[in-house]
Amino acid sequence: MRFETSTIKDIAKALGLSTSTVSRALRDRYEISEETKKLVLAYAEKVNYRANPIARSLKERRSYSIGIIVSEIANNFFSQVINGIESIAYDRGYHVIISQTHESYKQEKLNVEHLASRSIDGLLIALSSETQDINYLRDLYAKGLPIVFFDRVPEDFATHKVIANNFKGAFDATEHLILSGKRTVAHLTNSENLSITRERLKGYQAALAKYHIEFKPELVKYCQHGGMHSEELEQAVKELLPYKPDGIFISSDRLTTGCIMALKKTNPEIAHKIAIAGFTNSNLVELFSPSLTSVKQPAFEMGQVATELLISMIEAKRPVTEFETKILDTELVRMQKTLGNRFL
Amino acid sequence: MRFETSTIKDIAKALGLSTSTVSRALRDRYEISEETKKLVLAYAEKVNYRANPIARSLKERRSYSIGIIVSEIANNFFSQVINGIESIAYDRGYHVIISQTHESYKQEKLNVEHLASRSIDGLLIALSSETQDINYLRDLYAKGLPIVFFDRVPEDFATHKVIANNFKGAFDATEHLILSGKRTVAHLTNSENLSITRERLKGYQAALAKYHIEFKPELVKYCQHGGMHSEELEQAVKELLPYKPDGIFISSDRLTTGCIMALKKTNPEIAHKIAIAGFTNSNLVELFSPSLTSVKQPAFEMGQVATELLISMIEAKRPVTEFETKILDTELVRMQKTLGNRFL
DNA sequence: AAAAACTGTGCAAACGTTCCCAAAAACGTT
DNA sequence: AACGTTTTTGGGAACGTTTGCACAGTTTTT
Repeated sequence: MRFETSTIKDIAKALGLSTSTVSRALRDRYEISEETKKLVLAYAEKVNYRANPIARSLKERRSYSIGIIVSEIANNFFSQVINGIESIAYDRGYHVIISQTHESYKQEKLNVEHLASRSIDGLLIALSSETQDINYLRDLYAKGLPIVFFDRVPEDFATHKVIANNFKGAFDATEHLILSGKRTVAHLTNSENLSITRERLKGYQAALAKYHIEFKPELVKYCQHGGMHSEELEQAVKELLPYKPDGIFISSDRLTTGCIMALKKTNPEIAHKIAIAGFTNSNLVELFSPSLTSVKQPAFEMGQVATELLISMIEAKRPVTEFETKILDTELVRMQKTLGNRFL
Repeated sequence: MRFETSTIKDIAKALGLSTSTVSRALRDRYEISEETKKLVLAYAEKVNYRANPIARSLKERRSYSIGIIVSEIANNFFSQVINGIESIAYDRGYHVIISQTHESYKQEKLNVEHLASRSIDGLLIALSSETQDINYLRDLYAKGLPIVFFDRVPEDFATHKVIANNFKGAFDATEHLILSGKRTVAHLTNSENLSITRERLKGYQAALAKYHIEFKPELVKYCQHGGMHSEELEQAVKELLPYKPDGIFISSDRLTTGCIMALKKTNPEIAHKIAIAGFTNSNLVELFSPSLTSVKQPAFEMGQVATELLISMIEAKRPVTEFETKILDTELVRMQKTLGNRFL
């Protein structure tokens, strides 16, 4: 069951021209006379000719598509980033191919290599929480595959990167908790492998320091799998509770919702006493509670910026050697106490 | 900036064989001696040979990729379906390309045609809420593109379809509201264009009938854009409130969360008096309220089943003429009253 | 011992493009 | 009228595969 479309050859034959002429006419090359162009274009329109992108890719050795690697699309932050990516990519004539790692290094490597073999022209990637070894990316990069990192970026990789101002976002969220009277502010966070984890930890520490609150390492809990497994979260929450935190600063979308669920499940009686401030791009959290404050990342914009940088690399005539790391501001969304949480 | 990989030709030259022999050895054809196979395989491994899928696609006139059209990936139902699709597709050697319509017909048509020109081998699609004219799909189907519909399916299109038991899901949810004492149960739903809208309406009506409650058309509100615009939802809620509903059955993920937000925003004082039961695959809703009951669709499974059907069509030697419509059961998840809603 | 069958390999065409190079047509200049 | 330019077109190779066919060498059959 194959379906057939008309090709350049068909048009050439029908019009008594050569394939080269037809090809050039379709691509609007200057060498072709207006007359012939019109003829070809009209006929192409008539038979509903669509260029075969596969053949074109083979010939030109590029696919006009860019690969995206995220941990999960079912994550508001990432799906917003993807929307930003698409908004730019499609305008510039690129197609996007999305792959999910589900926070697994193995899956990440597999997906990247799969994409690379599909001859993507460039790669946009946010590393998985498991990833430590990025040599496979270095290899591809060295072979000429343009790569732009976003959100979760490696430190020692000379290419463009786009991140949120994680330090400030974390600082603001933590400060907010402190200013609302919390003194024992715990920190629930992602794998230590991630750049965002390190940066947000620093912001948390800086806020504590500003208010002369001692930093206690035991109040920081890491989740290696970024909260993909609920046991992981429940365990973290369980270990945190003995210290009687009155506030928790949480460093990711998935962890924020996961933590609330874990609290609800394991310790419903004290859950409402703990104020939470966390990174999240979900607008649903507004529904949770008056004490949940969120740090929103400019996800859509991040996708746009990253894509523009990537396309500039792809289309550069000479190898790019000057790289930038764009840092975008986050926004702290405080919940209004007044609305209450039991509006239902 | 292009990057080079070794090809069959390179291997052939290095080993003093012909490209045909190398190709056959790599594909493990019977004609090739074990000895040569080993030789080729070893060398291919050594130079890290990756077959060029583009060339293969061109030659075989298929791309080993399937297109997916959903309204939004930032929707738990669809992202779970996609995970289901991927789980099967990758196993069977297919790649997936995801496109979003954002509930726009124009976008849907554009995306489908784009995918078709990228020579996808088959299409999995859930129609946008705006879609009424599916002739463009008929054309592609007639040209030989295998299509399987899921979730939002057209009535008069002879191909495989996979849907949830929307009637029963709606019936159960509505009955649940009635059994918990609600007598004025409104229905907030999607565009009338959609199959799910019609089926769920019937389930709602049947439940009312079972308990001898009169069906009132004014208690049913349609959202043409599936809740993509918040004004749309706020308007619907506003129109519903004068009838003083004590329960609302909501027919989709996005509408459920959107409705709660609209209630919170416009009428926080009465919001908590209204019980809600809705179709949603978000596990976050568990956090909302004790009175929110959800109908969960077997999204992951739906993706799997649809993909298996699609691949069977793609790989069929002769045109398929017998089609099935698989109906999967939904699950009603009642909230436990005990946990309360202000656990935070 | 010749014919038949089988094994393993190579040649070459094809998939639908793009593009280098050359050829033809049109035009202008002397 | 002969030549040089410019404009327009065509021939054909190439991109990296797969595969039908042919062919050589080996084995089996009669």
